[in-house]
Amino acid sequence: MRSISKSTLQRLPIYLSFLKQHCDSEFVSATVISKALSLNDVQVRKDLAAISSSGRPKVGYCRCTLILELENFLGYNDNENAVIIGVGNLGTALLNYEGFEQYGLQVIAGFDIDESKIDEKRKIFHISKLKDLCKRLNIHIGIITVNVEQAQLCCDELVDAGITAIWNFAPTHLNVPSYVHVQRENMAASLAILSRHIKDNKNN
Amino acid sequence: MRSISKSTLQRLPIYLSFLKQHCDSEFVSATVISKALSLNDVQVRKDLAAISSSGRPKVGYCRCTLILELENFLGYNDNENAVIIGVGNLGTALLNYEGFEQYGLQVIAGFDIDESKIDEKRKIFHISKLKDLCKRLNIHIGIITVNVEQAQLCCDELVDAGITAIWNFAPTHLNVPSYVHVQRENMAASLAILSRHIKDNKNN
DNA sequence: TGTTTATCGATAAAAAATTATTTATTTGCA
DNA sequence: TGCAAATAAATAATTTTTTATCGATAAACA
Repeated sequence: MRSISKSTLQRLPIYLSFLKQHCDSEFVSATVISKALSLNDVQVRKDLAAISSSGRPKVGYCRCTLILELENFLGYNDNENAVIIGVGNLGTALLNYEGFEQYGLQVIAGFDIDESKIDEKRKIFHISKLKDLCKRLNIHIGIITVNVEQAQLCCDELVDAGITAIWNFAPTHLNVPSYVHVQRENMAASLAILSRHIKDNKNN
Repeated sequence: MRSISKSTLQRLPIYLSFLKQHCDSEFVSATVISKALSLNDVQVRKDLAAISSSGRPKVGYCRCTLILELENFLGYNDNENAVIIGVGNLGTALLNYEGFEQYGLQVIAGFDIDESKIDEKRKIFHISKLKDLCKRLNIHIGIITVNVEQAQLCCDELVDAGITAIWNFAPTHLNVPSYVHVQRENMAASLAILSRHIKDNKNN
């Protein structure tokens, strides 16, 4: 069960959301899932084998059990706290967005350099308070929503504050110590893929 | 040059942002880029070969040329218009966010079912006006920021309105005709990877 | 009870992506 | 001019990921 591949890990939340939305049947087979999601059935089975052992021939997987196993594996049940650096447009949205809670992520504070943005009632603090708060509340996840120019600086602050996992919305590479994991939310890449599709459509 | 791989396509914006930030030298080699971004140098060279032919032995690539080639390839120079469905927290942020313009994406209108959210001055319209507007302005890209329950419905509306590329922020699978491309912004997956990293850290 | 069928799980094959190696080219310099 | 160094480009090897195949198992049903 050790070392699950990144591609598998990315598909697990998709399975989970499918299972939650299609609550009618008690048992679900990999075949059904794969068809609904336009994937290969062996792939689904393999992915699920990595986190579950409740599959039964001819029957499939017990939906409820599978949901629980997925949620546990994905950490939706053990709540993690996170902080955001950069309370601009995107940062504010993420700070107020309640959708992450269902994934076990609680964004508990935002930080910014800009004094005018600080509003402690709304949990927005000056960046000078970052380290103290992270240490005190034992926070491991930091979200970067500043611009490209400030991203590395903020990243260093986060690392200094004891953060070990960074969710980076700035379209840039970050240098971090090897024990820190950086997850790039690569919106530029998504856009690139989209616009490529449009272009290809036009040329064919 | 035909058929560039998805993984390559995802790395191109990273190269571009690196090149733009490090403007000092006239020429850049794949070796330099790979080291700065912690990638394999052959991989960088291969990726760049797909979109450029300006690499010269002993010299590298002309930075400016490469930037232009990347921008052109990624479509940053031909502006595309897009609409958003779902003007909640995230939708509003994206609607107001100006950062996408640099990627050639102009979000020109938001749509919602909720009458109370409609504010035509702020370019937020009722969903009933979607099709007309898309057809009139020849819009190809739609962004979905509604919740899971409504996502497929909105998706169908977009397809009906002539959209051929969908950027889906709802954590769910969408069924579309084969000519429509869906790009899932898989935040749940990112979170899964992050929280897995935290978990692994704790267990080791 | 035996047969059929759907499905899992394991193994094998194929395809794709990454990394290593070799070759050729260009520049700088003795 | 000739040699050394840096690097792109081509090719080969390796690894990873995806897809296909096959055997085993459990349920349904005659």
